[in-house]
Order: sequence, then structure tokens, then C-alpha cells
Amino acid sequence: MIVRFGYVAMSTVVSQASPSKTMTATSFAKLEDREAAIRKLERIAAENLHNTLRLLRHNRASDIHLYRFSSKLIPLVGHELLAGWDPFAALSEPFAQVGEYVRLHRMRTSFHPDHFTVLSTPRRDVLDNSAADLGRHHAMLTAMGLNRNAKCNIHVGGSYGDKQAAGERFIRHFLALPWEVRERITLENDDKTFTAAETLALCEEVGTPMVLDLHHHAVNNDGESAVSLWPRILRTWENAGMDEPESLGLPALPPKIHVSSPREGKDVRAHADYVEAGPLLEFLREIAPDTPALDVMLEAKMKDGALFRLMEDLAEMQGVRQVDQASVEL
DNA sequence: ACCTGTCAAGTCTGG
DNA sequence: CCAGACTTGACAGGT
Repeated sequence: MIVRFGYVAMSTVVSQASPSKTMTATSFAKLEDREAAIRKLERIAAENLHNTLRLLRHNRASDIHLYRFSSKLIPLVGHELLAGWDPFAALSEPFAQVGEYVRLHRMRTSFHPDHFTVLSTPRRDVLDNSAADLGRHHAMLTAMGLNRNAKCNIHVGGSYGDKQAAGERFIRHFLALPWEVRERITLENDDKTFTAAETLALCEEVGTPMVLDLHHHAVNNDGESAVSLWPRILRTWENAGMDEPESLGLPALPPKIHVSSPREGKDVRAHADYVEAGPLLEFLREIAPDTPALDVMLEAKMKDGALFRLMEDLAEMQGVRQVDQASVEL
């Protein structure tokens, strides 16, 4: 099994490369010239995209094939103060540059819209905002020229005292989304409401791939093991990817999991700086026979710094062969 | 240069 | 029923 590793949004290795610079709504509102203020937002967005490109170059130099874009590339987008603003016209060039680099080097990229995107909500306004947010994430990927292999990963949402009803609402609201948005979505189990088993059932119901988060599963489950769910999780990925000429028989879109370790002494749900190799390797060994390729997204405070340390730790372990700086073979 | 408080969002809990 | 906690990276304003 080939396992590739990636990290989220920002680097702790490359300095001064934030892809999430912003402006507060308050300071935007204080500016007298609205047009000039909007141009400033667009400059910040172009800078975020430029830094994203810098990070992608760093990823390439480090053999990191997997990367999650920041959801804050365009500051204040979707805010009511900016109603009517179309940031894509001014940003088509930098978006296209990022996408071109991703395609050229065959990187796997994604977004993770914030947890305010909640399709299980009973509130009309929240649902509308969620659909609009998903639409904007889709629009960013489209502006990059990336096909449906670039996914938007979300959670199911809250339960509102009745998980069954919330799940049914999720299904209704999901199926009401435009198809081009739907086919970009992956669903991830969360750490306090929808378990991996429950999320998987919803994925099967609406036909969307499941991203298994091992840490969330460890703190939110009903006694079932992640390994026991794995064959069904694998199946949700079967037709998720678009074949590309360069796929060469490998899965177009390998299944993806999230890993992080609990922070010492804090809430068990909090993320630690680094990721422990032991428990991850145990899981990988169990699924290896059925899984030719796997992508692993690290959700650790130290980001790519944690990735490099994990690679060092894994390389010392029995039965692990290091393929390059960011992938191993089991 | 550094420190502290604030900002965004939605859900859930405590009072 | 409302206020605060939760989470996160970065702004904003102070020294």
C-alpha cells in the first residue's frame, strides 16, 4: 500500500506565507471609499493566492502531493457588507495560476468549508448561507480549472435533539444542491455528533465519498472499530474520482483519512502539535491488504512540521519503506 | 517587536 | 430565553 501525506492550509516551515490574510468587517465598514476598500480586499485575496502558490512550490520540493486550501482565500466573501461583489473577475488570473500548478504536478487538493456550513440545519437562513458557501468553494475550484477530483469536505452538522430527523434533513438538503456542487462533496465523521458509522450510512444514502477522521472516531463512536467500517468506506470512493490519462491504472482518487493526536491534558478533542506514528501505523497495517493506495491528511498544530516529523518516526518502524519525503509503502 | 483582546460563524450548554 | 463556550488564525490597538 502506498500512503501519501499532506497538511492543511499553512506552513510552519515556510515563513511569511499565510494564505488566510484578511480584514475585519469593522475596519472595512470604516473605510469611506467603498470601491477602494473592495480593491484592498482583492489585493489581500491576490496575496493569499500568491502565498498558496508559494506553499505549493514548497510542497513540490518536499514531495507533498496532498494539500488543503485555506477557506479564507477571499477575505469577507459572503459577508452582507459585500453583497453584490463578484471577486472572481479581478482574481481570475491568480486563481488560474494556482490551478495550473496543481494540474501540472498532479497534486490532490481540497477545501474544508468551516463548520458554519451545516446541511442538517432546520433553519432556512443557515441552509441558504451553507449552500452559498459551498457554491463559493465550488466557484474557487472552478476558477482554478480543477475538476471534481478537488473536493469540499464537510461534516453532517448538528442533531438538534433528534439525530434521526437531522440526518433526514441532511439528505433532503444535500440532494437539493446543484449536481456540480454535490459531486465535489465528501463527508467526514465529527467528534461529538455524527459518528463514523452514522456518517457512512449517510454517505451511502446520497452516494458521496467518506473521509474517515481517526481522532474523531476515537472520541465519538458506539463501540464499533474503524477497521470494521473500512470495507464500506472504501466502496464510497469507488466512483468518486475522475480518471485522468496520467492515472496509469492507479486509483484516480484514493480514499482519504484525517489523522491527529489528542492534546495532552486538554479536552480529548483538542489537536496536539504533532501526530503519533504508533496508532496510525496500527490502523494502516490492518487496512493495507484491501487498500492499494491511501491519502492521509494531517490535522496537527505544527502542520507540515508535524508531517516531516511523522515521516521520520514512520521510517524507523518495522515494515515501512520510505518512498519519498512525504510518502511511504507498507 | 511584542502582548492582549477581538473577530467571524452555528450549535450546544448552563444559568 | 439569553449569554457564554467552543475553535482558529489573524487583525487591531496598545505599549
